[in-house]
Amino acid sequence: MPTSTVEDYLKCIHREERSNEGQLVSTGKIAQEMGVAPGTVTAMMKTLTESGLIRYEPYMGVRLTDRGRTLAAHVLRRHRLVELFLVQIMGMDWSEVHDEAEVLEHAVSDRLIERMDEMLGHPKVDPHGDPIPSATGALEESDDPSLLACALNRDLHITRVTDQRKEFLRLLEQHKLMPGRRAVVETRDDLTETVQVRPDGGEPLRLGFHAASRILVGRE
Amino acid sequence: MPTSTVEDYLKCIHREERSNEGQLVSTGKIAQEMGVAPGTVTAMMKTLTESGLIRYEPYMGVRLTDRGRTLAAHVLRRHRLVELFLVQIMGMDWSEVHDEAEVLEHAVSDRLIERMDEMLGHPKVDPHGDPIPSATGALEESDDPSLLACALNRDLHITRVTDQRKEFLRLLEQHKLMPGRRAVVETRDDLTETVQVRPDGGEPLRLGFHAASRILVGRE
DNA sequence: TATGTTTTTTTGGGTAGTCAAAATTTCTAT
DNA sequence: ATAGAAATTTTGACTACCCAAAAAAACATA
Repeated sequence: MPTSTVEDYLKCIHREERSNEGQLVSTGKIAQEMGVAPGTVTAMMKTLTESGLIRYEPYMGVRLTDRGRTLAAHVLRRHRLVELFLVQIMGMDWSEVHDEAEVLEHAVSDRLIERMDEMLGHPKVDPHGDPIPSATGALEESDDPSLLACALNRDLHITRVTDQRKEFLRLLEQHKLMPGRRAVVETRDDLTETVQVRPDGGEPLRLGFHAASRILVGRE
Repeated sequence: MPTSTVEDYLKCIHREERSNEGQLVSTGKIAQEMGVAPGTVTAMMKTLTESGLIRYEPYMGVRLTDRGRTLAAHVLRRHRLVELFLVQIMGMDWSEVHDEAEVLEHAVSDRLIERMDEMLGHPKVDPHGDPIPSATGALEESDDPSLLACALNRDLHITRVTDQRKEFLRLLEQHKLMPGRRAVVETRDDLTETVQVRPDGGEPLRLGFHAASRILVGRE
């Protein structure tokens, strides 16, 4: 049985692999993301390799094996179902559930997680719009454009926010800029590197390019 | 911040202290209850002493300090609220929630636990009738008699079952012998060391003295 | 009270995860 | 093409657990 530390490393590699288009993930990047020393990662990569969860080329980086990817997807499933459960059933705020789920994802049993899934009506996405992997570990990522990449002055609906910082999420909530809501990008300024967003029913907001790229939208 | 291992040791000492009428708890007993080697306990007792959670007399035994007792009570509160939550809100069976709570008690945040408490209407006891300590750590144990110690042929109501073995709990459920239900003890036989119990609406059942002593009742 | 049994503590050793700093490899630029 | 910078791995050491077995203390009984 994998430890919760192992599960965290797998989640991290999984995430970086995605934001990398399948390139190898460097140990340095993992160290940075996990907040540990580089040497710690090298050691861990060896044990993950021995467990058959990753493929590791020294000095090059790592990639998940099928087993590693499936395991990561299961952790992600637990994380995201817990997040949705906390918002939907427990009435918690979408800005506070990430940290809670970060711990609970290692503690809830399969029985309990499937009970939650049932109770929530087998949901497809969590409160941030992140897709929930199936019980078998299948995960379908959408390739929605972000507020940075979409057309101007079109009616958009927000599908996903890929940033878990509490303060950022609270700000978005205040501006009614959350998954399920609608908005229009009015301007994109390459000099100041900002976009001007007008949420449906919320105060307009100016976002830096990087922040804007973390809010994904689907056209109709 | 105490580790979950430390929390488990404190819970154990707390429990043994109670079943001991405040005597010192021996390291051997702790080893047996925790399922670890005796030397492991001795080592842990030293670190608990250094953290100010217990008082430790070598070769004599240990007792909780006030801080240790408060911490143990908080863990117990988390455990029991989680158990009740799993039964009441998640619809799980009272025989399966103990193991789940054993893990979750170390993972749920204070915020979440207070949310559960609210949702459940500030309950006083968990599904097994065990009292739930207050948020401040106060714990009031009842001194109800057991099926072994109570009068014969009196109408009783079950208040508590102090045995967490799944199979035992399932058996009691089948016989409708759970907290909140009624029953009568018809005979107590000192030769076979059994009592004959007739639950209200359930099949009669013959229990060994030890098993009977774990089912507590309140007279009207 | 002396001996043998039981209980407890000590000792030496193991795993998982971590860090700091030294050593090594790879990358980058001129 | 090679020096210097950057990234990575290695090494030695630490904490929190755990065990087995030796040593010590406490207890029980003849």
